[in-house]
Amino acid sequence: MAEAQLARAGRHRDSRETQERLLDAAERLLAERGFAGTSLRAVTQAAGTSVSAANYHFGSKEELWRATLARRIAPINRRRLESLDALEQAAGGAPLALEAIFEAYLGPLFAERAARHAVHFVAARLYSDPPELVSTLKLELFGEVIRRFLDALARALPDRSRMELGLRFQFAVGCMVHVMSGNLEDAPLLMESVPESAAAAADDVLADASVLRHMVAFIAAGLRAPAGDAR
Amino acid sequence: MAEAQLARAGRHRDSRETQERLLDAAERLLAERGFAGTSLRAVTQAAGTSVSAANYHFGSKEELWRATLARRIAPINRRRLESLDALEQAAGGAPLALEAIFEAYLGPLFAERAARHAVHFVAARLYSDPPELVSTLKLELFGEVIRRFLDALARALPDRSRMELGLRFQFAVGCMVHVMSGNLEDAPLLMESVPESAAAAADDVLADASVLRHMVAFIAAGLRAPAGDAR
DNA sequence: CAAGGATTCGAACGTATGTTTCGAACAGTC
DNA sequence: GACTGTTCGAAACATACGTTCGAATCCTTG
Repeated sequence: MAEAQLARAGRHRDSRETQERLLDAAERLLAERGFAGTSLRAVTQAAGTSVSAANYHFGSKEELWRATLARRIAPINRRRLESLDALEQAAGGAPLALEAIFEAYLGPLFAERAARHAVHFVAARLYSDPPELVSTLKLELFGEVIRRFLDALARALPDRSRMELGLRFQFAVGCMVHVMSGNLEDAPLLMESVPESAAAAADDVLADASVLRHMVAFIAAGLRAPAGDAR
Repeated sequence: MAEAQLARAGRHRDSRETQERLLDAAERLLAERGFAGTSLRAVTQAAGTSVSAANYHFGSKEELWRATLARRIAPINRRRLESLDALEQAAGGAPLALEAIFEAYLGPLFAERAARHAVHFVAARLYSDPPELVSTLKLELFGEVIRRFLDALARALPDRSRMELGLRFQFAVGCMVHVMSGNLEDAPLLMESVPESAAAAADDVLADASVLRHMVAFIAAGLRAPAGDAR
């Protein structure tokens, strides 16, 4: 029981590697089928290990789910805050451009998407799996991020009420989640009416960079738009 | 087997009523927990009937799920198309305002939301439950709606490519789905920083009519925004 | 009233689930 | 080389699942 500088003493094969194989498999399967739709056995089988290994490392299916989400989302939110910090530093107190704010917010997530991690699918589950599973996790992971970005928005649009900004920010989150959930994949199916340039144009417009560019423009313009009175 | 003018011949209690109690219960539960997270027994218990009754009327859990979705979504999409027809009739070939197009698209759904039906939650499941369950249903229910509304958008914004419009339309769908999934309910939790006018302003901004107004403005402006070049 | 179909329930079937238990394989320390 | 603690596979457990079956109840039709 001597002072091991790393907290992994004896082990069978490699505890760390097993955990990550489990998290990888869980990430993929949870993304496709959600929490209730994914059995622990499916995960452990895909990870090439056993049910007891999963419960040994994570204690329960629910904790495995939480660990899967937190592993990917925490670094993304860290990068978001770093980008925002850098922007505010450079601006020296001046309000930021909406486009810059949302590039800081969306960029890290799109980077993961481009890296072909299933994180974006999984993150989308934050908004579709039962609340008792994810609501505390949501606040825990996103509380500071939302506060900081709302502050930045409030400085950029000083004439809007905080509640209004919060509402519109949720619209932006909706765009993001929807796209990250893979709903662009069947979009081409719905537009069979342009035969000539179909496939080429689709790949062009639906490339990661293009989607990000369009989304930033869409959201920024949407936030700037005046409320529009009831007719 | 004589010609009964209504197609309900012999029955135990009331076949139609049992079916609708089942659909009501399924709507509520599927909205909260999704397909995999909702057991047939939970549905039939909430409906005050038995598992076999459900399978008698719908054949399987999956068919019950589909019937639940179709019952509410089909009329909504009918109303959407009627509104669009009326607008185009009135315009007589001239392009429509983006705001009008999206009021036609979002209005019927918000009306259901105001009527406290869980349809919006359920509809959101179209985008979170496994594709093999819903993809054919999605095309079947939404194919014509998407085509017609994309046509209207193409006339309103003739300088945009069809694929670009399709992408941005998906952004709009994302806003809608996210809000309809109930994600505005925990929005106030994330904005604890305005103590004085908190509750009152929240109720005000988050009222159905207000959300619809903001969403229409947001989406219309987002669609109008130029793509923005990569920097 | 008898026959037959429609509708419902309770029970049973086989399978799959999350969790627990037991023990073996292994690494590190004396 | 025994002892200790970590890791994890095989099996068992109780429960829950979707589906099926048969009997019971009701209504309509002859």
